[in-house]
Order: sequence, then C-alpha cells, then structure tokens
Amino acid sequence: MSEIRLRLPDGSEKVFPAGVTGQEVAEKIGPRLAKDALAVKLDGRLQDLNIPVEKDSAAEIVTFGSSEGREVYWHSTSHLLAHAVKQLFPQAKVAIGPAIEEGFYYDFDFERPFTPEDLAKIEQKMAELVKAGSRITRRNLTKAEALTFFQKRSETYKVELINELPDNTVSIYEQDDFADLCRGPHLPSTAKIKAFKLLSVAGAYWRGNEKNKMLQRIYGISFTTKDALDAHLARLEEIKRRDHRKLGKELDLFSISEESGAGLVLWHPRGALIRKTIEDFWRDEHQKNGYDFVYSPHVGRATLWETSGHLSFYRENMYSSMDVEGQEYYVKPMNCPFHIMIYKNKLRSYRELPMRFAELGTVYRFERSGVLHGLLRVRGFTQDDAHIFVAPEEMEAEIIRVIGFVVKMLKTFGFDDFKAYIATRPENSVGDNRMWEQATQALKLAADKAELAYELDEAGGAFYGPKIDIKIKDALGRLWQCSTVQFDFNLPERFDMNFIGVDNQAHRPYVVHRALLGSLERFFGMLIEHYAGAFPVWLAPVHAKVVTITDKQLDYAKDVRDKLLAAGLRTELDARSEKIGFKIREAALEKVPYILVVGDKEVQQNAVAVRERGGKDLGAMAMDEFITKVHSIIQEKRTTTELTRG
RNA sequence: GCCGGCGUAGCUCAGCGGUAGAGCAGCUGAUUCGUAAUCAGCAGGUCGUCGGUUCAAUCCCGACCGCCGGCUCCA
Repeated sequence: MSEIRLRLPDGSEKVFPAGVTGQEVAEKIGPRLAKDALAVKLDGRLQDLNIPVEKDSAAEIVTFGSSEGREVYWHSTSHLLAHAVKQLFPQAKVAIGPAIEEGFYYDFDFERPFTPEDLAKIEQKMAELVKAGSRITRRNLTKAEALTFFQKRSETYKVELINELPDNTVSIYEQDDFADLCRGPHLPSTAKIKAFKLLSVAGAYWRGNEKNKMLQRIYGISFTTKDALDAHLARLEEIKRRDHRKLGKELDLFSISEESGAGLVLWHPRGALIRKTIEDFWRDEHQKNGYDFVYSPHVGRATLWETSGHLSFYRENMYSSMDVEGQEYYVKPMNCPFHIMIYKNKLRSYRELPMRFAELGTVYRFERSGVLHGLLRVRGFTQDDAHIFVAPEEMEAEIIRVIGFVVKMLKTFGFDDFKAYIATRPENSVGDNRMWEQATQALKLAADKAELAYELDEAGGAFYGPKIDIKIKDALGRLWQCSTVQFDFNLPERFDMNFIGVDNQAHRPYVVHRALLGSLERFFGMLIEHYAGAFPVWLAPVHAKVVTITDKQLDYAKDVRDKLLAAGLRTELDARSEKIGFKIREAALEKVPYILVVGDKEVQQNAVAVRERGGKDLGAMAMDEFITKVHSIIQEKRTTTELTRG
C-alpha cells in the first residue's frame, strides 16, 4: 500500500497510508481532536471527514472553533431539520437550507403554516434522529440520475435547481431515508449534533424573488454543547432586553403614533434632549473642521428633481407631488440638489474650494410598510449630511480629512471597532475610468491612514461614484452601518457645476456626499441598544436625581438642586413622601447616572450622599467636589460614571 | 408590497358568542421612613377601524390601519 504525506497547520508532516480518512488523521493527532473533528480541509478545500485522501496535501482538521466548522455544523443541522420535517410531514417539499451568519434555515413548501407546536414537534423529531445517529453519506450522480431521483420524490424545487447546475455530475447527501441535493461537506453522522434550537418561522420567497411563491422558512441554531447553546440564547435575550423600541418606551425617549403616521418619529423631551446634545456636539465639531452650515427647504420644484435625476432614478422612494399654483413640488428625499443650488448661486473660484456645506437635513422617503422598524427604518429622518465640493487635485487630501473626522466622531461615542467597505465601479455607471480609479484610490489611502481595515466590494458602488461605508461594532458585537462617504460624478454634470481655476478656465469640481452618523434617528436607536439605555453622563437626559429621606430635608434638597442646575447639571428632585428604597429604585430604573441622597446627615455636613449608576454607594461628598468631578466627566465625554478616579 | 403572528385601561397582560378583569402607573388620603417596590380608597376601556353573520359580537367572517418575525429593499 502506498503512502502519502500530509502537512499539518503547525508545519509538521505526517505519513499516512493512502486512502486515510480525515477522521483517522484526527484520531492520529489526538483523541480530543478526533472528537471535535467536523470536516477536513485539504489544500484549502473543505471535505467530508470520511472521504479517503489519496495524495500528498496540506491538511487541516476543521472544528466548531472556526467559521468554516460552524458553517458545516449548521448546514448539517439544517439537513437534520429538513429530515425531521419530511418524516413528520411527508407532503412538505424542501427548497434550500443553508448555514447563515448565526445558525441556519431551511425553506419548505407546505400546505399550511407551521405553528409553534409544529416547531416543538420538529425539534423533538430532530432529537430522535440525533439519538439514532444516522451516518451521513455523500453520493455523486449524473444530472440525469439526480433528476429522476428527485422527480420520483416530487421534490420539484430540487429538480429546478439541478436543471440549472452547470456540471454534469451533482452530489447528494443521504442520512437514513432523507436525501438532499448538496455540495457539502457535511458531518459524518447526525450524532455529532449536540445542542440545537429552532427559533422562528417566517415567510421567504423562493429564490428571494417576490414574483415567486412564498415559502416557509424555519430558522435555527446549533452548538456542540448545551452550555454554548444556552449562552447563545442568553445573548438573544440580551438583545431583546436592549431593544431600542422597548427602552424607548420605558425611558420615555420617543414614540411613533399610528394616528400621526407609521415611520414618523415623535421625539419626547428626554429623547429630544439627547438629540440636541448630539447635535450641539456635531455642530461644534463641524465648525472646527471647516464646514459651513446651510439650511434648505423641505420641498422643491419638480424641475430641480428632474435635473438631479431623482425623478428618474429615485422615484419609487419619493412621495407623490403636490400642486403649488400649477407647479409640481416634491418633498425632498435628499438634500444634495439644494446644496448644489447654493454652490451655483454665484461663480466659484478655486480659491474657495474645498467648500463644505453641512446640514442636519430632514428628508422623507417612501418605505414599504413591511420594512419599517422602530427608529432604524423610518419614513422621515434627519441626515447629518454634508456635501463637499472640491477641485480634483485636492480631492485626495480632502478624503483623508473626512475619514479621519468620521473616526474621531464615532470614537467620542465609545466606538472603537470599525469595519469599512469600499465599493468600486459597477456596470452601467457614469464618469470616465480615470475619475473612478483616482477616487477609489483616494478612499483606500484614506482608510489606510485612518487605520481602518476595509473590504473591497467589487462593482458594488452606486452608478454615480465609488464609496466607503463604515460600520461600527456595538457592545454586543453587532455591526451597524452609519457613516458613508460617496463620490458623485453625476450631479456635477447634470447641474453643470463649475469653478474657475488658476488658468482662468472653468473646471468641474468633485462632489462628495458624506454622513457621519447616518441619520439621527438610526444613530439614536443604535446608541440606545449599544448603551442599553444607560447613556454616558454627557448624553444622559438627567445627570443627577436628588432624593430626600423625609420632608425635613426639603429646603436643603431644593438648594442642592438649584445649585446643581446653576452649575449646568441636569437635575431633578424627588421629594415625594415615599420610602428611600422606592425612590432609589425608580431613579435606578430611569438609569440616572447619579442619585444624590439627602438626609439629616448630609444637611449637617453640607454634602450629598452619591450613588453611582450600577449601585455603587460612594457615601457623603461635598457638593463642590461632586460638581467638579461630574463637570470633568462631561467635558471629557467619558463613557463611565466613575467619580472616584482622577 | 408579500407570508405568518398579533392589536383588550397610560404600561405589561388575562379573558371570551350573552356588551370586560389583574398588576403596575394615575388621583386622593394616611405614612416621614437611610440606598431597587409602605398601606388604603378612588377613578380609568365605544376590547385598532369599518362592514358582515347572529336574537346577541371584544370573541366568528371580510376589508382596511398599525405592530412583531422574516422576505424584498435601504440612512
């Protein structure tokens, strides 16, 4: 029998008899790995553990610790799900069932909707199948064989898929009486699937096309241990706990009323105060960074939107027109045409560039009712918008400047983990290649300078120019798209924008759209979830709540409150004749950063007893000391409430 | 927009073919208390809207509005 050499990830080489399986290799390396092995990667290709290896290769045993391992695991769990569904409901037809970022789903065509009770039954059946521990085996068929195979089983969706496959041989995976068209790889046995949970069922179009039949998609997740599953479920609970819609209601930050309109946000005083604080900060920073503020109308003439191209390219997101003395007007879905009007108001010189027009501009876009979602997806929102008009030769420096600004701004809110995506030229786009090249290069350079790791989204740009999107990672590790910097090669042409250069000739400026926070609504929604409602002191609607022990301290408590208010601290007084425990509980639920307890002791010492958010009791502190410390926390926009340090 | 679920007091929810209930919040009163819920009383709802079935509808049916989970689409 011949031998083969396998190179392992640690650099070592091991000799095996030809035909050795991945499982056997894992066993040779160690019992632990043998147990954890899910698949094997040979020369970079993922394969089943039980497939014989015939030639020298680089080999790597794949476990749940890698994203590839999880993908295999989840994919096999989705097959297990389909297996269980077919056993319980033989009439159901299977469509597709891949692994996704967190878990898996499987789409079914079934005569009636699946109920939660069905899910429970399916889970139970899955558990039985795991217990039975069926071997999962791969089989290659010719296309014709596969077609007959699935036609016989009336799996019409599979037949459709096979017909579209380019290769002449296809693979199927079988476990017990269940078979699925699948590229693989898969786990060697259903017994490997240790802990799983079906999470939800929802509608999904066959192949994502709304013209196709709506199927039922069952979502689920699985892990190698019950502990890991429990941790995951706990995380889902945490996400629910932080839901900005729930916290927004509890903390009285905002609401959306059916009566005033879906997708239209009502900012309550506390939410509005947070927004104002963000806006003040935003304006200060923009002023420091060389931006000019502008204001523009909420509606504009149809001719403007014709020139800008919105009426041809963006119409489905615009509300229908209104008649103003025989002229058609539209509510704005974007601010750019107005900013361009300001630019075009007079002849511009190269000496004026770059011009940076910033506006917290409220726009309205039609969104289909099914996509509305709290503050994250609305119909009216305020963009922290700016348009930069820049001469081609200054463009690169300007982009570096913008990206640096984005990062600085976001860091202030406590974000320091970003992911950037640079989208390059798509088919059917405007502008010449040189411009696209130059602009894309500038984006890459700027990302490098700002130490932003980016991914390239090839051909993912808008038709009018390349862009960089920056996503932030929140406290739960979720990514949120907020910032975007986009070139626009279209508008300068459409509006025939010019500036006079050193050579006394007219030149075309570059136009850059950019938003740092995205929209105030979405950013606010994200902040609520990121902070779990416990805003950093500088953003908190109430900095301190003064609570009295008894009525005896009322006068002193009022003095305390007034003194704090005079020092610029947002302060409330709770002088109700409730027990101290009750008042603390309420203030704690409001997530106020500091609770200042005032009893006889404090009156005597001319102090306040400080309780930090989170429950830490600091005891008595002189008023001036408290004020100074809180001031510095606010000034520095610290994300902690801690008064003890520094 | 589509599929499924849901819509009962300010909030969280129970109920169900014979015109409604709890806790919290609110109001009134008592209580004056040292770090996450003091007690009592009162008040509060055309059961999302509009139609239909029925002797009778919050409950059954239909349409619409809204919300939730997805699909599709996006700041």
